[in-house]
Amino acid sequence: MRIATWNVNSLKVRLPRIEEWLGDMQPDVLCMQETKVSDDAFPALTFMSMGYESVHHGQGQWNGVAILSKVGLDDVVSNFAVGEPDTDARIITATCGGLRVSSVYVPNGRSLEDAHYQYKLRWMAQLRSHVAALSSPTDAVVVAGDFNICPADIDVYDPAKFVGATHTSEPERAALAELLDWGMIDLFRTQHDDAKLYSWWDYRAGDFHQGRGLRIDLVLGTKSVADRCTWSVIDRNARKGQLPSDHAPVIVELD
DNA sequence: ATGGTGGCCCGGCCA
Repeated sequence: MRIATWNVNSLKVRLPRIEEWLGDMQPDVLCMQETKVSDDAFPALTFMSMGYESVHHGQGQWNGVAILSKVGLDDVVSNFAVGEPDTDARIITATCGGLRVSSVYVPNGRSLEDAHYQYKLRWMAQLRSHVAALSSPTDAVVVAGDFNICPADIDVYDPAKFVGATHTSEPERAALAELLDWGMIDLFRTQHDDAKLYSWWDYRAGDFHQGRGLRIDLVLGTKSVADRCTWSVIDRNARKGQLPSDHAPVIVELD
């Protein structure tokens, strides 16, 4: 089974690229983030014509998450399963091919002093509660999406530039570690111990072509999932060419 | 170099 996650940064603008990419890569499951469309405007028929069932949790011009699947799409949970619902559309969960899959768009945080940063930390805690409420560490669980957190300095093109900034701060990494401690494993990193490879590059200042990126898009899996994982890639080709998203898809293959 | 680009939808906000 092939599972992918991709922050598409506007489904409206990106749909031609997404269709092309789905045809090329043929993932069984695709988690998307930042669709930036309402549920009414979600192009479910386009995906259906390509063999995918789909579910979407959107709010219009900002945020929005979706799951596409060729291997079943059941027991859908929009938003958090426990606690206060998020007013932003940032998480949707479904069972696909025996996996409990969540597509997540973690808040950016903006800056360490911003209220949005505290929202990000609370959001990560609620994500752990959500996963723990719906599943156990011995289940086959996948949490995939844009975490807006670099797990370690190896995931940052220049860690010195991010001292005092979001995405690399200790509290953010601790919040991610809480989720890993519950029983999740960073599948790309288990396949590539020391690779300096990134999934996001700022549109500005030629960052992509200069190699100034971050690895913030993650596919996390419980141990039974990690044991099935045979390879993982970040498809940086999808960041090239006409009208690319600022994120590249991350793909994992499971036996 | 505190800039730059690209999405929202048409004036700034968000990333």
